[in-house]
Amino acid sequence: MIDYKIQIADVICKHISEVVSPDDIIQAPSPDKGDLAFPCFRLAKTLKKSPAVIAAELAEKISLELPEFVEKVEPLNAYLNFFLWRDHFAKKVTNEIFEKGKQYGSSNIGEGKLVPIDYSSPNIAKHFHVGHLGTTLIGHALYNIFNFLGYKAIGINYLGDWGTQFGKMITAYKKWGNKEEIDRRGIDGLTEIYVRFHDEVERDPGLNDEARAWMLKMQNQDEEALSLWKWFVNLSLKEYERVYKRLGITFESYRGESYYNDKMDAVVTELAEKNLLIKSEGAMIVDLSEYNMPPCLILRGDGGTLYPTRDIAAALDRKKTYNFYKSLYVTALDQNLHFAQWMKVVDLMGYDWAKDMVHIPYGLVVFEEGKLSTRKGNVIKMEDLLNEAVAKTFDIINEKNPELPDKNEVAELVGVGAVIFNQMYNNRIKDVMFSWKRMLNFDGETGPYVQYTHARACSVLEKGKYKTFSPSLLGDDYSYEVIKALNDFPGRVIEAHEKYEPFIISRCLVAIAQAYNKFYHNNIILSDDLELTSARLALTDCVRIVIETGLALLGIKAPSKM
RNA sequence: GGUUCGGUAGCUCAGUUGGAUAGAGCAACAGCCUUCUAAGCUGUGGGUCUUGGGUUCGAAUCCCAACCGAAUCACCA
Repeated sequence: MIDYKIQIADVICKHISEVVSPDDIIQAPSPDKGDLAFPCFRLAKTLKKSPAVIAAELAEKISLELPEFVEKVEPLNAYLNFFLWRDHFAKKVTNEIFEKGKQYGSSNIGEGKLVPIDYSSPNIAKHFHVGHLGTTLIGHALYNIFNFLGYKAIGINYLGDWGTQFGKMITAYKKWGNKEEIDRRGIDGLTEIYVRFHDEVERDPGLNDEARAWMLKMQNQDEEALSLWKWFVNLSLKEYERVYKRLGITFESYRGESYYNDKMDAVVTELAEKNLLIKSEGAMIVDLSEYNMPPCLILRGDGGTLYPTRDIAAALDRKKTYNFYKSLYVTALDQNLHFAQWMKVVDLMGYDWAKDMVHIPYGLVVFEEGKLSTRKGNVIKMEDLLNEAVAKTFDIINEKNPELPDKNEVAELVGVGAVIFNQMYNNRIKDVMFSWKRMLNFDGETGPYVQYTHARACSVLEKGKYKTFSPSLLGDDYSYEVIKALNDFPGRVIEAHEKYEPFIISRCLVAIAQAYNKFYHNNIILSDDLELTSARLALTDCVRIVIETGLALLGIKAPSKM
């Protein structure tokens, strides 16, 4: 649409002294007012005429030299309404879709630019639960979107694989653990002894000393401590990998917190050399009062390092490894201050690329009962959530389409797709109240609705064949709405990447599905009229292609039957 | 208290960067399957866009103030 706006703006410019930019051309609010419009209010002052008069005069002047894609221009009050030639538009859009196929909407604007994206990052020895939905799914969608636009995205899973909880875990294991049982039960087994540790430590505070001792051993490369730690990590990764596989997610890097363990001294030294480090209340900090922020803690009173120290080390490492164009961090909104602080410190260290690091916050998953806590054991595991969604889908298939082949595979794709779509249906910043009812509702603006539309399109395409078609037969209102929705897609992909908002693509797909379902309901596709059938099949094919492409960007598969 | 984020229909949310009559979905009610997949389509009801100022031809959108809610603010990550 932007190329249309440019040409229309040019034509208007020829007849007035004012500059009219493509941004001044707006979308018409309803079909009876055409497709594009130009409001003339702004010109009233300089031309000293009423906007309505300007609109009328302009309409007359430019009606003789309209671009080829415009059928007519009509003044209405202060607006200049442009009506596009529907067949011209239909031809343009369908041509582009068939030419680019599943690459429709892609581009090379990011060519040669590396963009590491930090997402998912679960804490070892804890379940992968619904709290990880946001970072994992949004991060992965951004990863897909950036790659689609020519960037080289790099998925980084910054595992929480180091810290005091491992001292506790080892202590608990040595006291109450059983190797075979934990091997068998995985994170469930680990969680159990971890919870027990927290129970028992209230009666026996000495346990904390033991935990600290084990942590110290880990830091000193003690063989037993490290092998237990490694065991915990591998056990945890097994569960994570199962989830990632179902979600279709892979990472280029698993450099977790432990990787930076021996790289933090250098950061502390550098901060000291650059005179940024000061001692305060026993700890070493970087003062940020000048920037209206609390100080950034670098070293604890006992010399231990902290989260910001590690993040700075990781940032330096990523710049060195990837020489990134941008570096994205998809983490919860409640970490805003933390990211603002340590990124400011990197800036103060004199690295001008600090501005290229972007924190991408998202709202929390909240429950009626309150916050999640691994320790209290009131988490909803990702695997349970996915299983529940798949089971529900399976029931629906049995009810609606019992003869469907590969029911299990389809239920998996649709159930998982529902969860993914649900997470990315709204603006990231909103908190999401977790509700089984909403999560498992497959009617209306949901993943299954979009997938269903795709399956419908596939089904029609299986029954009817076409070779060539005439776009001029797609001039009816229902077809035209579909064409407009399809035309919107490439711009929405760009917008999603600019705003780091995958939901923009979700909404666009829903709009396409709605338009197509109306088209489907009101137009008979397969008829005796071969010309018309071909045109409608071609449009159906376009819808199939774009939905499949869009869902893929979100990380959702589109089955051809469901 | 400071900072950040939010406040639009009963609920969950969009609102194209300031344009025409503020839109969807869910829930409720009423219709549509001997037609290509009814996970669909159609209709009805539902609004002081938190409040009050300001900016201007024009504000849900921009500015200021207030109110309400969430998160965060020194050795956790």
